[in-house]
Amino acid sequence: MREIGPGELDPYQQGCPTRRILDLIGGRWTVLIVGALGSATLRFSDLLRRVDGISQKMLTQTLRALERDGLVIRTVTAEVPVKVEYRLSAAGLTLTEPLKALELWSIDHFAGIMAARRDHEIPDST
Amino acid sequence: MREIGPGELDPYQQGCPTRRILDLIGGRWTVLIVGALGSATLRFSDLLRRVDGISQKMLTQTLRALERDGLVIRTVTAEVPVKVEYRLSAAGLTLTEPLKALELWSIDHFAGIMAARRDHEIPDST
DNA sequence: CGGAATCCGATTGGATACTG
DNA sequence: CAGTATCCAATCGGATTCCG
Repeated sequence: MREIGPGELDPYQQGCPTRRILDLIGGRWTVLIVGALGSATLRFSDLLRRVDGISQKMLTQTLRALERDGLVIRTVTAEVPVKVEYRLSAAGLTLTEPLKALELWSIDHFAGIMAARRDHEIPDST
Repeated sequence: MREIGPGELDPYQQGCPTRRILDLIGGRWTVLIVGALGSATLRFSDLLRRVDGISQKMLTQTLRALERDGLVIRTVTAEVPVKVEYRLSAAGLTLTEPLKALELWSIDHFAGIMAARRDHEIPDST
């Protein structure tokens, strides 16, 4: 994939908004983390538990990216054991709507897709 | 990532519909291909041109996956140079709606995100 | 508690060459 | 035209260890 400069912005191809946002939420974890946060405020360890299967590395990495892009707000409270909380920003909160639509679609079409996948090729039915 | 059997379906964790669908449309190309197709019928070479930057390998691979899952229909016409056309199935067509919502969100928030990313750390302002 | 750092296997995906 | 096949570099991402 070509590198695209900061000021550059192709008409409607490589560097179009959709493409760049797709790179942002492209990871398997981003969407799940945003969904887990919703309108709640969660600690690092909470997220680690709620987003089942994520490693601490990926959680950190994804949260950092979301924070950098202004979708997640990180708050550190300097207590004895450090307390770090994450919540969606106003912008991040707006993202939950289209994602919710996608989630509903997934639930609606899950069975159909799995059926299509199963039927796609019955290895050998003589 | 653990493997999940066909009949298995965790309550709301690893194997939930959203998770599996995310794996499906997770690739950077799936969404773009579905968007390129829309309600149109396109040939392989058309798609190769419209989805800017995709390699022929990834186009084939992604189309195969979409076909397997019943979202895309592949039609072969045995002419002298073979003609292969792709279009969205009824199910595939329903996917364009939530994706469109996501696209609108991207356009709306693109500038803001890029700004946040830029401001996130001014390397050194003395 | 909330990470950072390192190691390293698995997967992704482009480039290229060949085929019916 | 519409692929298939192979090679290989880069990235992803889990496991583990260490730190303030």
